[in-house]
Amino acid sequence: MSQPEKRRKILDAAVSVFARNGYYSSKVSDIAREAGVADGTIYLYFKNKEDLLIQVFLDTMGSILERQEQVQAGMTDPTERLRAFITTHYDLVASSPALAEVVTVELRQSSKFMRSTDMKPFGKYLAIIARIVQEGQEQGVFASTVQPRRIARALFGVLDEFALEWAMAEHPAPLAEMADETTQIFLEGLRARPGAR
Amino acid sequence: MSQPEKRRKILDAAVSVFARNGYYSSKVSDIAREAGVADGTIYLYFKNKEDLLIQVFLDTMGSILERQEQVQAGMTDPTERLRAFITTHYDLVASSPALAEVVTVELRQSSKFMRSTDMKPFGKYLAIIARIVQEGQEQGVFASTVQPRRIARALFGVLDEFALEWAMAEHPAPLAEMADETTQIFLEGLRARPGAR
DNA sequence: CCGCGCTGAATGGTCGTTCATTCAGGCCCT
DNA sequence: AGGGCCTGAATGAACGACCATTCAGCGCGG
Repeated sequence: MSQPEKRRKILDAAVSVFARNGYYSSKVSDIAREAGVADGTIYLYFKNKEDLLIQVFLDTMGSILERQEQVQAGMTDPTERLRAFITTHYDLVASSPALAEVVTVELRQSSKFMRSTDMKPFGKYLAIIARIVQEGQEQGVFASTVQPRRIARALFGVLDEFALEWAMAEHPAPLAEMADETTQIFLEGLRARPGAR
Repeated sequence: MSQPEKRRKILDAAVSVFARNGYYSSKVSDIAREAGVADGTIYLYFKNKEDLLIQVFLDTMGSILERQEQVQAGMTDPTERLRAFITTHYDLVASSPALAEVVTVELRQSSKFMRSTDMKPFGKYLAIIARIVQEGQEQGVFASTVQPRRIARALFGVLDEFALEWAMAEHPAPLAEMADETTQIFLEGLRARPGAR
């Protein structure tokens, strides 16, 4: 087995074990067993247990960012771009629930980690949303009463909360429905508008 | 010192230590030192370390629920009630940042805990929001296109995310501003409306 | 038969939890 | 009122389980 392949196997095992037990209750030896390697092998590919968590995050954010940028590339209408961003986010969550749980739940733990430079990819994710909002405002399609950066945070909060609910619930509602309602809330708000569709 | 007083001291110390180091990195002996008691004393008041975390949560949610219900009691207009709920939430966060950090960050860790019956108070918190939305819909003030329960989750996600940002940032924006923007987003949404205020 | 990737048993340090011991204060008997 | 007895809250040193990390050696491909 080639080296990158082994690295992948370990990362995948880590995601699955972290999701099942939480980071602190996960034993390195469990990850090794699930990856089909010896305990020591993990230390040939990662500095230590925490590094493993960080690499999971960086690896995941990398491909998520790539995917979102790719989706956005072909689009211009801000409303459609926002909708697409939301749908893509939930698609990613659905395609790997364990990964979603690790990234949303486990990572939140350590403020040490939250402040570290490794959070940059997260900032980039927010920037994609903020950009959509800003362009929408410039085109007059979105109201300019709220800062794009703020909206980005708010939207992420909702995506994260719904993902968490979905990951935890026994019989979760379909994510497609959640995507629709998320979009609805952000575009239209709560207020009833006579004659609005 | 009377027993309830000592219990309080330990709970307060736990909040402060958990907020500083995270639950798993916190040592029982650190909490004991900060509370000014011996290690063993903690076990006279709490079953074990995890129980300490749970009691912090139950204790906190109890007073938060009480406060929100009290605020809601005197109000009828759904819009105002929503605004008041949001403002009160941020007031509570501001009044005890360490507590806010523990409840929003540390508790998320254990899905074992998230699923346990002790989460009921959290369900009650969501129910307060859902109720406001539902009554607003019945009065025709709010659109009926989204389920109240869903809105409640979404709003909580935003409150939580903003609280987290506020707790982590070096020079956080004033929470009053966040309260305004949160309200704005949920009531009006993003879409520009010619002639709307 | 070299050396590289890998192994997994051994190590050492870290706490959560226990419990034998202390002692302040309340109670009763004279 | 004095003083001896008792209680149980509080203490903190010691214990032992647990696990991340290491490293001496193994075996396989070239």
